[in-house]
Amino acid sequence: MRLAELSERSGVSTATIKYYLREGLLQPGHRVTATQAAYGEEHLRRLRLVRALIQIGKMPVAVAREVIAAAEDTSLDHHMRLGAATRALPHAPDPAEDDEATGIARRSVDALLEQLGWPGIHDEPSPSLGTLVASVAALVRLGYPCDTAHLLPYGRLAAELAVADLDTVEEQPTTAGQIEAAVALTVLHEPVLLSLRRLAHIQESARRFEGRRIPPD
Amino acid sequence: MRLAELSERSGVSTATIKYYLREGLLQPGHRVTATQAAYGEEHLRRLRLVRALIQIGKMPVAVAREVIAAAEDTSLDHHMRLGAATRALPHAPDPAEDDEATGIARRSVDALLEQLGWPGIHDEPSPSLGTLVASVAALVRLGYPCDTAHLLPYGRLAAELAVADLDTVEEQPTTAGQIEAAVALTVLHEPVLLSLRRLAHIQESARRFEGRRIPPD
DNA sequence: CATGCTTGGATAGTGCCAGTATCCAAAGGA
DNA sequence: TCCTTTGGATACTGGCACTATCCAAGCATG
Repeated sequence: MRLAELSERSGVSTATIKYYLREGLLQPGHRVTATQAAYGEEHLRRLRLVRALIQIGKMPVAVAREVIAAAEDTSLDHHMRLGAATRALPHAPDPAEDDEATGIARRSVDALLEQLGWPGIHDEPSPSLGTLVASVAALVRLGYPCDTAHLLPYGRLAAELAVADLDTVEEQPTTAGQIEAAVALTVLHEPVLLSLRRLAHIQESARRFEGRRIPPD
Repeated sequence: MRLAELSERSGVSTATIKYYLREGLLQPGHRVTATQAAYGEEHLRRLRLVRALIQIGKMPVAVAREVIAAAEDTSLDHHMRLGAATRALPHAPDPAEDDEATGIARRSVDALLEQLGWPGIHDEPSPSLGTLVASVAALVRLGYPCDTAHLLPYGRLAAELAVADLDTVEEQPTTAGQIEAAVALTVLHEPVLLSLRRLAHIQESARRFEGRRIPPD
């Protein structure tokens, strides 16, 4: 198929596809003549993945390139490839280390990981840990409770989700499919989870507060 | 305190504070003379909230203004204020309605909400529903399973989280505090949850795949 | 009081990012 | 043959979150 058809079937403008080609998010098509190239189903699939990562996953273009490159690095084993892809994902900047709230947050998080029984997080450091500490530090600074008791439900539920996710990953027949699934599901289940949580907030808020007038305090 | 001190205590540059004042994210300080203004503790707190929403919550500045304005709209009741604030939060653009994947996604989501027993979602439509459908549609397009069986664990866990969150909200003594807590916790628990999920992925992936070489397929 | 530094408000400018538009020579179709 | 289409290279655009500059009005010091 030619570029124009790839554009039509994916719903992405030719100009944007050319941009993604320039940025290395898509393999160049197979050159047929000096001015024509052919694209296959795998280009279409890749393009859909890229679009999903960027539009749904809100990922910068450069990051999407890194994530895809890591997922395709065949020099690593299964687990490492997942790790490399995860590490390329967008993260909050590392928390300011000299900050008081950061110190409290770090101790809270350490206690939490201890209780969850997640070993080896510190051996194989992930930027997710930095994001976690930075987020907890922001909560601390605003005075919201961030002790282990409050965080533990989040950790337990996260562990349940991880099991469900990796079950889905293992449904994929090929290794390449499993890696792609891991990346896609890590990223695309995030908005699913967050919007379900917000809908659940609405449900629960209606149950508790519906019609309650605001007291003048 | 003067602007310079507010800057020092919050770690935000004076130029950025001036920018937030211009954008209406912060109340102007109390004017002391023609060229000097005084800020109080409530300005510091508000500034920390704004920074958290923008930096940790990755929220555009204009959206943060809307969210805060909605949270402070005293003409609404408790539940409506939460809803208004939630509705102002960033969301994916609404899914293309003429798309095949969107149709499948919408039916999946409807079935899910049915099973979860969440009534009234369609009476009081939230942009979160659009985000949910758009995300599921992206998964459908890539061929990943999105039937109710796969989505239900996410929904159940989201409901559990909502209960825990609103428990924390109700710990706040004042109504204004509860609304602010609802906004702050909705937004700031998101990165907490997502980074815990990614850390859990690493744990679970290590357990299942550690050291497994990639078969050549 | 004079003088020089600081303060806060207004205005304009910067850098980055994700596309978008234009141009062009070579191909393909009527 | 002639006119449209194609894909690649290049330059431009608009939005966003700051950031730098300017300025007149304080304040601090001798």
